[in-house]
Amino acid sequence: MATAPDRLRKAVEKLKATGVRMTPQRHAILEYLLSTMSHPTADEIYKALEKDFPNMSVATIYNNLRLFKEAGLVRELTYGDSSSRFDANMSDHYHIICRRCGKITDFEYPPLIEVEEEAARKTGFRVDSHRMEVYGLCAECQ
Amino acid sequence: MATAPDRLRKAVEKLKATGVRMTPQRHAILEYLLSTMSHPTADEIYKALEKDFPNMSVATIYNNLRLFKEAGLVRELTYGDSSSRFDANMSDHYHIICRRCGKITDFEYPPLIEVEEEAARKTGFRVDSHRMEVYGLCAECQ
DNA sequence: ATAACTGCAAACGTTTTGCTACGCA
DNA sequence: TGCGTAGCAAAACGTTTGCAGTTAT
Repeated sequence: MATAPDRLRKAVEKLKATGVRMTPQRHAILEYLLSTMSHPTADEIYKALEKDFPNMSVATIYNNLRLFKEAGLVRELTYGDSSSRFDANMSDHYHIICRRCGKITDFEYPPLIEVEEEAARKTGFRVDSHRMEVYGLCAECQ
Repeated sequence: MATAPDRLRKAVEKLKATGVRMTPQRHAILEYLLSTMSHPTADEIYKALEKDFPNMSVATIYNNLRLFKEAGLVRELTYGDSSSRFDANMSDHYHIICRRCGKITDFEYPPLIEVEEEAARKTGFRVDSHRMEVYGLCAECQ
């Protein structure tokens, strides 16, 4: 398991390799995403970094999130609720979401390759990925 | 396999049992949802029914979709794209989505019960459901 | 008759865009 | 120094809401 600073350094390298520049704001957003397990929304990132960057605009958050997504550093999670969440944990894992408090918890499970294969067989698609989430009530909300 | 008019009749019954009234607009929206495999957005439903109901408002579409959802007649699909899609096929099935043209195709696969069980075991959640989609390129887009 | 519904327009929250000034490389 | 980027505000977008008039039961 790589340490947090280690993952940050690798992410910065990967970003720079795509030709983008490192700005303090960009660095802070990336660092925050890599440090948290909370799958924050754009607005939550905005609020979390407000004290360090009182002048940062939401547009900067969104611009950078798009950039990170394109670089393969974060995943966008679109659940039923109003806003997207962002996950910088790119390892194979799935999410379980509490219907009551909205908490998102990671859990490990072997990738569902056989579902992808069966879907490809039945539909004629060329499959590249899948997504799965489980819903329920977390321990506190039961 | 039930016929389309048959499913419509059953759906109307189920709705009426919840105490709502049947209006021509409501009936048309429901009929359209049950007749198509295309998982339409609210706006697509709006456009499809425009010729029959030139004065129908989008609010009516949204009101009814919420009602249908609460009655368990349709499912709301929230993928990454900007707007929700609605699926009146309530049988156990999963979706495969084309990254290029956005087409959504149903495919059957045994429900992933064991994933739910494992998630519950690992996280302490009480699980009630899950959601899964496969992504790729459809036969035409490859 | 009356409670539920439609249509309309305005409001809402999230995300995107156009632009100017700034600052990293 | 030059191009990419941040900040700002306005716009865009899908969706929800409040209300007045209409309609199914």
